[in-house]
Amino acid sequence: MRTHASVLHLDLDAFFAAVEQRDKPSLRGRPVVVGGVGGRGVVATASYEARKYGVRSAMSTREARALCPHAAYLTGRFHAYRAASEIVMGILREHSPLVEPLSLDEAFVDLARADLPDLELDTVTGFAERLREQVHDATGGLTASVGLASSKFVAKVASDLDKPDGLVVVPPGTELDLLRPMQVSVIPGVGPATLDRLRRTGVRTVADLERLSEDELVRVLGQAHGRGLHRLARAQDDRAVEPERETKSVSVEGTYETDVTDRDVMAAIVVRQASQVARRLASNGLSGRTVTLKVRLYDFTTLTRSSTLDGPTDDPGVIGRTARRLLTELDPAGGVRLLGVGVSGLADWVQDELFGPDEDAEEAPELPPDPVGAKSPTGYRPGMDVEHDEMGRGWVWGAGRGVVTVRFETAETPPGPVRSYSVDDPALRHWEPEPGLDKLDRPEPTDHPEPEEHPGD
DNA sequence: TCTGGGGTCCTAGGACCC
DNA sequence: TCTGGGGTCCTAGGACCC
Repeated sequence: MRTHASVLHLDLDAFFAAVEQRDKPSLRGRPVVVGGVGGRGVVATASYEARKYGVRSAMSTREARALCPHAAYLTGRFHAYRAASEIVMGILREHSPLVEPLSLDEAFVDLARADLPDLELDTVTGFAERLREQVHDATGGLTASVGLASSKFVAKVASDLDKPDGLVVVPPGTELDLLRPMQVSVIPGVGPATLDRLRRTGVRTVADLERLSEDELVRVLGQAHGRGLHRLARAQDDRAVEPERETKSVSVEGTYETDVTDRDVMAAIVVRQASQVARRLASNGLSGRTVTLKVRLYDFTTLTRSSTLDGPTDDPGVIGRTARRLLTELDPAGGVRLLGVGVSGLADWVQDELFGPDEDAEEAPELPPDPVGAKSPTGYRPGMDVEHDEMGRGWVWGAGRGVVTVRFETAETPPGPVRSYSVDDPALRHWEPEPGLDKLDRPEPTDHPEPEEHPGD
């Protein structure tokens, strides 16, 4: 246990939605939902305006639309999120070498290694306030909530207490006063299943949990989880902030709008996913020995089959053939809603390198065609940026049945006009701004997108 | 027309080895 | 002749997180 509140947890508020509102002035002050917009999509982030209507992360988009039909439903623009995240992580690293990102929008910082005169409450509090301002200014207005405490656990709990745009400092020694009255579900690692088991043993609050012995918890939850919760219930957490965490697995998966029943289509999907995994392995200088195929049946039961090779590989052919063989071991009669391919057992070398460095390293091989997307009529998704001659920059508001609705942004008149186009209108060539590129410095338009079906909004 | 995608960690059983 | 133990690897599934 640390003696000072030297662990900082920073969490960007409604991150994906906030980036969209920053980049598209007409969305400011309005409900925005970022996530899957298709029939099987779920909400990744809802803006605070959308949360007022009950829209939450992980909720199905269908349910969100029922609660808040007038929200803007957008697919993610991950270039933009990654760019904003890199700015924030860069700021954190300016202050301490010990920064542990948990995701694009969250990180721990160990202030014991920061450029501070001491770790007294006033000092760290002032630092956190300046940090929040710095993040706000450098990202074009994104807000962050921050928690400061003597451990990762309490810092994370604290950052959640005054969202959005808040700062909560937990003075050392007061941790249990804060935690005891709270629901056990505030503890990271207590999800629906654990909550259910704890409820059945009469535990609702952290104070209730604190009364259970370690043996009892281990009996109910198993060794690791039981011991872990026994400690966290007492605010005992001396886990270090770990700046370098190595990748353990790389995977690609997809859920299809309608269940896939054709084995040949399944095989084609899996081979394409294997190539995508191989590409990501290679671009990170990784290779792995265990190939895992994941299948989710029409009724949501999930199956995995894995196979461990003699040596690590990043070869799309090897991974693809292995995954396809694993597919033959399964009986996906009735159809599958999801297919996925992953590689684990990673090494940071490839077997070929035993024979010396590859002189003429090849280009990443072409991806096999997408057997699903190729069948449907439009590739436009809400949120996608599009070209247009006279209207300026625009983004897709709704798409489907051959018609794409575009909302335009102009500096003078946000919210801008809305126009509809037919899908083959050349003005619609879509583009995605590169990280760090101003949206007005347009890259060459990409090819006309692969078609895909979309219900219009 | 309920239920994403990319991860991490844990458990439990069987094989295999000493 | 009754079936020890421990350690490691592999596989499948499940819980959880953002």
